[in-house]
Amino acid sequence: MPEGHTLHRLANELREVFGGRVVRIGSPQGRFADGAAVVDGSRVLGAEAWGKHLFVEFEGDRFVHVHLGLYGTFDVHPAVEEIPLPVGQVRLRIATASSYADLRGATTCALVTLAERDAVVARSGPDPLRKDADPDRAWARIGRSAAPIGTLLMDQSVVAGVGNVYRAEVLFRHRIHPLRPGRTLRRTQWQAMWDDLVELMEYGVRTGRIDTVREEHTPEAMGRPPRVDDHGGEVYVYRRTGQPCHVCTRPVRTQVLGGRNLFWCGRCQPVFRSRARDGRAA
DNA sequence: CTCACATGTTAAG
DNA sequence: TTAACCTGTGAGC
Repeated sequence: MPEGHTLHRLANELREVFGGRVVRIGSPQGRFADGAAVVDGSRVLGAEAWGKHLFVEFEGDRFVHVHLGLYGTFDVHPAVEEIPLPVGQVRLRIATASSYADLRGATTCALVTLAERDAVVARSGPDPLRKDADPDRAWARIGRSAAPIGTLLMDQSVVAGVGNVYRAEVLFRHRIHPLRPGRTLRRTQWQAMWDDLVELMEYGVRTGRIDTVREEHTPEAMGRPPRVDDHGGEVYVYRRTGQPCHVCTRPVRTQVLGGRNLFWCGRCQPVFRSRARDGRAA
């Protein structure tokens, strides 16, 4: 689940359910027992996300820093009849008399100070989901980097919150080959990708889904069966290896890059050709 | 049932 | 570059 939209959605939910309230904090599993004891019984002031990092703020300049990693889940249950006993490995539980939220499988769950939170924020690139984000900060890195744009998009110090799905999909939508060096992009191309990311990710926050296909490529418009897997969203290339491209019918391609699966369409995202003497594909 | 794999990151080699 | 971490899902037997 967890790309940036998941964390922002979660921050909104936690703020709504627990903001301003005095809460019980526990770690049934035990691995966050020390931190939980410190903030147990104090008031939640807010919750905010920066990229894939989530911070729940408590009175007294204390923050619970959460990073879901690949498998983490943070399930919020507002207005339940009764608070149930924890099931499985619950690292962190936030609870009032009528609502609770359980964190499982996270890579990070730690009590931090304001300074530590600021340090996390400082090493993050601009986040398309934050209104104050400056895409030029990302361009300053992308525009002079020889690294593939597919690598740069996943680098959280370049852009914060983009994961493997948004990477694959935004590159497809802009017809850019993932291995193309960052510095060969035009600034206007980056700006267009950024604007698109803002739109796609804001949709993700609203719906909890990643849907990236344009109206003319929806299952209804194309008369094709909808995608059925655990992600649910309608996408162009992510995890569609070998299946026909929704635009050109060519089989979707894949390759491992930096330990992550890359997906693209060989026809819709042609290999970038540099103007170097040897004329080889970059 | 077991197994591979996953929307992520860090640290070791 | 690789393993390690933590959990859920789906495929296959």
